[in-house]
Parts: sequence; structure tokens; C-alpha cells
Amino acid sequence: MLEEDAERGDDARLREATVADVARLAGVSKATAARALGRYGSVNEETRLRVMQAAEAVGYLPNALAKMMSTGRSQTIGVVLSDIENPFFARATRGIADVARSRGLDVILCNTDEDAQNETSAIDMLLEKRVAGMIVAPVSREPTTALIRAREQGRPIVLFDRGVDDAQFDTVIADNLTGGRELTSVLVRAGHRRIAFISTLDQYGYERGDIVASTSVADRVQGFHEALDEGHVDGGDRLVLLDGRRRGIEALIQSALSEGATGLVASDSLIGQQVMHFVRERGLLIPGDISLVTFDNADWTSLATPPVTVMAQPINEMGAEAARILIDRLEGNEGPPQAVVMKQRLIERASVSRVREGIGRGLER
Amino acid sequence: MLEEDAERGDDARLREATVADVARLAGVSKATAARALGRYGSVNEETRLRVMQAAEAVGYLPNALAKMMSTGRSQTIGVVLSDIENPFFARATRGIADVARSRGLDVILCNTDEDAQNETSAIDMLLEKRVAGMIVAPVSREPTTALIRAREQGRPIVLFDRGVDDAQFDTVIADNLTGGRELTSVLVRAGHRRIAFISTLDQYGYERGDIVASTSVADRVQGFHEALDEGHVDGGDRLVLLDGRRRGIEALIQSALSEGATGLVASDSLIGQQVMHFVRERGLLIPGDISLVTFDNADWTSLATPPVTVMAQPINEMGAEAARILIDRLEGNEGPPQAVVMKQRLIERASVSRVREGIGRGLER
DNA sequence: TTGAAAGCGCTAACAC
DNA sequence: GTGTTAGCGCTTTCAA
Repeated sequence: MLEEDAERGDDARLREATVADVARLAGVSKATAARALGRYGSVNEETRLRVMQAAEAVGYLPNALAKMMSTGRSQTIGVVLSDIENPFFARATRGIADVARSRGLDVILCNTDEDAQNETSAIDMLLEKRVAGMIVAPVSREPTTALIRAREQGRPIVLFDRGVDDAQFDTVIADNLTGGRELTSVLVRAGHRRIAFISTLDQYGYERGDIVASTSVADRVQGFHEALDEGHVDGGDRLVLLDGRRRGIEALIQSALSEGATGLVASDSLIGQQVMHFVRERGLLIPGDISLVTFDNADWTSLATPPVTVMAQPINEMGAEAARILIDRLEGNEGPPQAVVMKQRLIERASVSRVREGIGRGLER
Repeated sequence: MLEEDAERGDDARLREATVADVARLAGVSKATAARALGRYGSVNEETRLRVMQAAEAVGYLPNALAKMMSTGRSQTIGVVLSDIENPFFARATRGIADVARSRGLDVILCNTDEDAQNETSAIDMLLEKRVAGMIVAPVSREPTTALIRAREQGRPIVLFDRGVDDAQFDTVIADNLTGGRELTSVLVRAGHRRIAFISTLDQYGYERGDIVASTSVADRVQGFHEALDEGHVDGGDRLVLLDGRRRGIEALIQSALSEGATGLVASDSLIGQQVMHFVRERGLLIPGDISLVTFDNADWTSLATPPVTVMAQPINEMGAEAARILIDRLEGNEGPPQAVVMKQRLIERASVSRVREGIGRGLER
């Protein structure tokens, strides 16, 4: 007997209380209870109270899924990025999540690891979950079919950190062209003539003019070239190594060194970090043996010896802005796609040395 | 005319295709279409094909919400942690997300910033979204009402990184007691007699025996004491500073130094990092002026000068294990709550110096 | 202000 | 193997 009661008690908790339960206890109709609970429509103050008490009594907890089914509106956004472990994306996610939460939105997170297949399945999943919209760092400038499908379905999408070859998307990126130019210029001004740009992409045998899959890397490389043009550095002295994923960053660094590079531009802080490890393991010295500059003002860059010169991005703000734009779209703002480009900021530290020899070519003119 | 057509076309995309649409086009009943689409029940191969083609034609995309409503099962788990920007949690999240995805689960992420109110609202939100279960790093050993309510509702919950005073939860933590002891021992063995333990909590004026809100910090502090006991270090020489959030880590370090501490145990890598910055700014030397050890083998610890001695945690594996346990529960495994405690690993580097003077007390016996 | 009833898109018995 | 029907928990007309 007692056991039965206990079981029924448990069951009651398991079959979670619904508006109907609350309504019954409060002695009103389902509709009225729902109105009181969902604080919409109009309901007598007294009955509202009664409903609230009943809700409390049965331990009512709204079912967001059901709500979503009937309203068609979801209170969730999807965030599709490369790797949450990358401090860049962690920080961006924080920026996104904070503004999302302030608007009562939750975020579903997906890692792509820069794999198009992963991006596709992540986006499809989010679509199936009927998220209100999404923020995605596209794997490639060539939009995946899922991305296109998502847009065709009319789901608001904001691209983050990189764009695609298609002006149809709202996009939040950093000014990588200027950033790449200024960061490289630090090396050029210090007299470096043979400089390598290192990235993690999968592009082997890059030559100037080739299309680079990641628009942000493409812009950085472009800036790299511009800086070298300005410095009258010979084309043959430019090493653009974009094959880190396949060959391993170590191999890239090795290449650069054996080809006589005296300066390295790391395309992101993870690469810069690997350079530091590499150098440390070989007993090389920065900036004595090799000068290093990198994108992103990661924690370690100021703590390392020497502190590393970096191009800082307003990561948190980029994430927040992406979220703001998305929310704006969610609220019905139509208008043409917008591209916001955020300034980067150079932080010069001690990882670059002046080069005295080999000034030949640069001064020929 | 053409415009009208175009508009209708758009509308069709907006009113997303449902099973009913697919069924109509395929000339079968809703049930059959659903069976084919959802690959359950049995359906003639030929009609299955017809349904699939119809689905393709209308651009059918399943509605996960509706599915969830009728099955009662959600394919989502919630993860509630302190701060995704903290590399510890970023890595753990990765561990969680990877095993979750391999089982077809998605994760909703929430940051609490160690605030009980945030934890409560995050958990309630997840409950409303009817997540299948959740992994939470509880803000305090005193479980929040939301946490308790969640359990009472029968939702599987796995606690991560810290526990609560209540054996009812599955828990995945590191062996912080042993870790704290061994990490502190490094300093003791090097001859340090006056040592400070620094954390970010909000506990002012801690004295031995006081209850510490975070079980993991509590264990670390306990280990700290044990190591000092073993080393016969006087109680008065132990500085346990657990008020970093309110006073700021800087103030804590300042306190420790002015009280004559020669060794510092940082309760996590973020604190250790702040110690490094502090020291660098004041022009102090590690380990010359002060020795430092910290929890977590964060990136910067091996890149810093000097490299820092750390107690590494198997963070990724901890996250993965938490996810595995949760999934196990989701699959119906009942059984009593389990607590898995994972080993930590000491990595000795160069941030600790030998102390020669002041050996008095330690050798008295 | 309140109630009755229809419907969101799907699954799940239960017949045929 | 396939169709019919009845929900899942909520919102939302439409009347009263």
C-alpha cells in the first residue's frame, strides 16, 4: 500500500505536470491556465494567483519544446565553429553566449575541426532542431550545400571569422588584410628579407594568386604580400606555407628554416605556440636565430620569453557583434546582408630582431 | 505572374515540408511516409524509395522538435560549467562534445561564472528544454535547488570537476587530494617553509578545518596541509588565501609576499598565469624571488620562463568519462551513483628553487 | 475575462 | 505492408 503510494508519487514526478494538471487543480480551463503561466492574453489577477499556486503545488515546469511547436519560434541559436579548444573560438563563443543569454537565447555548440562533412552534418542537425538562427565559421569560402540550404530555408545565418564567395550572408570578420600587412611590416622594417607565412590549411604548393580556401587566411596572405611589395622584397624570398594540417606545423617550420627564412608570420596563435615549442626543443633562440610574429594576443604570447609581437583581434567583441546581428535578423530586420570588418591592433614585443646583413636586394632600387 | 510564382516558391520553402507533404506526393499515408523517413517499422522497399524521392523533391527535413514531442526523448544534453574561456573547461567541453556527438547527441552550453543564480537559471532552462540529461560543474558543494529539482525529476545528471555534499549524484573528479599533496611537496622538499595556497573563491579568512565551497579546492587545500604536515611545517607558516574573486588575485599575491612566503601554490592555471604577470610586472624573478607551482598543464606553463612545475589533470578524459557515464544512464542503467576519481600527474619543471636558509623549524625534531 | 476546440509535426497502437 | 486514429503539451482563434 505505502509502496504503491510512493510509486505513484514517483510516477507523478516522472510524468511531468502539464498545463492541464495545473488547470484542473486551479479549477480553470487549460486556456486560462496557459495564459496565466505564459503571461500572455489577459487573465483576472485573482485567478492568475490561483493558477500560479496550483503550478507551484504540482511542480509545473513549462515545456519549451511544446511551446516551440505551437509558436514555431525557438529560443535557441546554433554556433558552428572549428574547435572550442582554440582560445580564439572559446573567447568568441563567450562573446556570443553572453549577448545571446541576455536576450534569453541558449546556444547549441558544434565543432567542425575544419571538416566540410562535419560542418554539413552540424548545420543539418541544427536545422532539424529548428534553431532560430546560427553563427558559423565556414570551413571554406566555397559554401557547403547545408549552408546554402539553410539560407534558402530563410534561417538567419551570420558568418563569423571568415566569409564565403557569396555576398548573401551577414558576415563579421577582422580586417585581416590590414592586419596581415602591418604584422608583416614589423619584420620588413626590421630588415628581414626572407620571410615565411605559416598556416594550418591544406593547401600545398601555394603560389601568389592562388585562391585560398579560408578568406581570413587569404586576406592575411594578401597583406603579407603587400607588406613585402612595399619593402621591395623579392618574390622568390616569400615563403607561403599553407599545408600545416597535412605535413604538420613542425615540417613547415623546418622547411622555412632550411630555406633560409629569418622571419616567421604565424597565421594564428596555435601555430605560433608550436613555433615556440619547436624553437625551444631545438635550442634555437628567438629572436636571435629566428624572428616571430603571430596573430592573436593569446595568453602565452606575453608570458613567453621573449614576449611575442602579435596582431590582436577584438575577439570577444566580434562574437558579440555576430550575435547582435543575428538577433537583429531574428527580430525581423530584413535589409541587405551586411559585412562588418573589425580593426586589429598591433602589439609590438620582443620577438623580432634587426637584421643587418643581406640588405642587398632591398636597397637595390 | 512570374513574381507570384516566385513568391509562392519562397513561401513553400518557408512553410517547411512535413511528412504529410511527402506522403501526399508519394501517394501513401502519413504513417507509411513517416516509417520510411524515420526508418522504423517495416515498409516495402519500392514504396520506401518512392517516399525518399518525394522527400528529396519537396526538400523535406525532419523536425526534431516534433519527434521529441511524440517520443518524449530528446537528443540533446546540457553542459553547465563555470566559463568556457577557461582552458580547463574548454578542453573538458571538447571531451564531452566528442563522445556526445559520436552517440548522436548535441550539447547546449551554459556558463555560470561560479554564480549560483546563473547555475539555477541555466539548469531550469535546460529542464524546460527537456534535455535528456546534463553534466554540471556545480558552483558550490551546497547543491542549488535547481540541481536537486533536476534530480527529483529523474533527469540523469553527472557532476564534473567538483562534487556536492550529497552522495546521490554521479561524479567525475580528479584526485585533488593526492594532487594537492604532491604538488605542495615539491615546494616542501625544496626546503620552503612558508608557503601560500591561492585560489579564486570567495572565502575570506579561511582557517584550517573551515568548509570550502568548492570540493575540488577543498581537497587541494587538504592535500596542501598534508604535505606541510609531512614536512613538519608550522601551522602559522601556512597561508591559505581563498578570496581571489573579491580582493583580486593581485592582492592575494601581494599578501603572500609581504607575509614572507617563498613558495606559491596556484589553485588553477588562470591564477598561475596572473602570478606570472604580477611577477613580471614587478621585475621579480621566478624562482629566484618566489617559487611557483600550479594546477593544470596549461599551454603557457611550458612556454613561460622559467617553465612552470604543474599538476596535470586528464581533462579531456574527464570530460569524455562524464559524457560516457551520462549516456550510460540515458540508456537506462540504474545502479547506485558512482564517483570516478582520476589520477593527476606531476610535471616538474624549473619554477621551484631550493631554499637554504630558514631550515630551522623543519629540522628541529 | 474565460472556455472549447483546432492544430503544430511527429510517433505509435491498432486494425486491416 | 499499410492506413486510421489518437495523442505529445502547448498556443491560438473564436465564441460566449
